[in-house]
Amino acid sequence: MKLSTKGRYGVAAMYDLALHYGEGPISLKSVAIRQEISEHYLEQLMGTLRKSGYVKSVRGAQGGYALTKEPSQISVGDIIKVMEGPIAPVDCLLTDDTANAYCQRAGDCVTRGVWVKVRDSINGVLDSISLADLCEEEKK
Amino acid sequence: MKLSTKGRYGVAAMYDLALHYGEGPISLKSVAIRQEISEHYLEQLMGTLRKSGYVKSVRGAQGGYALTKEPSQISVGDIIKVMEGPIAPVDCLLTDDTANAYCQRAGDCVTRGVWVKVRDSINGVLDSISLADLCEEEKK
DNA sequence: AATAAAACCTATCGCATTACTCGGATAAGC
DNA sequence: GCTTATCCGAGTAATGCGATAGGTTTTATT
Repeated sequence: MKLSTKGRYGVAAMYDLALHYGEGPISLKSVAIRQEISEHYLEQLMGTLRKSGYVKSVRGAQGGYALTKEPSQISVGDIIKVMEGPIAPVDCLLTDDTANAYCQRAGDCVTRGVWVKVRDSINGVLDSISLADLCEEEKK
Repeated sequence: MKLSTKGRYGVAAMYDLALHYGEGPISLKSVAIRQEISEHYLEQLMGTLRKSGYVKSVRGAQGGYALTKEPSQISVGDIIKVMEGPIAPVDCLLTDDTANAYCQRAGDCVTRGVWVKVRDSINGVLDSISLADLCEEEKK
């Protein structure tokens, strides 16, 4: 039950942008240095976030990235889902259908109920925390 | 955020033993067939569960495995932790210490708080469900 | 106009882990 | 002594992760 660095770095980078929200484009390089992430690797991650519409980019000198929405409107769950795909402790949860390709007896599978509860619990936590919440935390 | 098959198969096997609790040793082969798990692979998993004290084994013909405790006394969380190690969405949670080898700024790391909440949430769900609960579910 | 700073893009690659398989050794009931 | 089991250690194919490499385009600044 590990998060990959994609999710972790993604949240760290978005948190960094949230701290500088409203200051114009923030260069990827500065984010990489502050958050201690490989610059080239972070580039790929920012590409994913841009394609998903959470950040916009400005090319050329003095360019960089900025959030497309207010920090309060972006949750940690939004970021994790974009970076890692939907939360699903087991593959059989990837379709809503109880009868699916991953498990024939999904309908009457007892353990499936456990994974559903785990998934919902994780989503509940991740969706309830916004980037603005993290910025608030920082001030203390 | 995926569970490995170790955890999934481990829970499935233990649930199977719980269904047959009190019937004497259950052969690994029969568990493997019912739960659709590779017999040889399940063998390794049962070894882990045995060393952790959750099952006892009887060798030789008519041998097999049985739970060492009542199904109500073993939680899904117990099994997952033995099969997959402690729940820790990120490595920096592997030590309780806020100052640790994984992250220098653990003490004042904002995102760390998110992962702590996720971990606690997962543990809460897994620890609250016992094998007996799963058996109850089956009857419906 | 030249330069430098930045985003953008595609490919590759070592490494670790996962999910097994294989081949036996040991133990116990019949 | 045969069969049915658990026990044990090694090996292995496939996968994904976490980068690295090497470029191209775009744009502000000088």
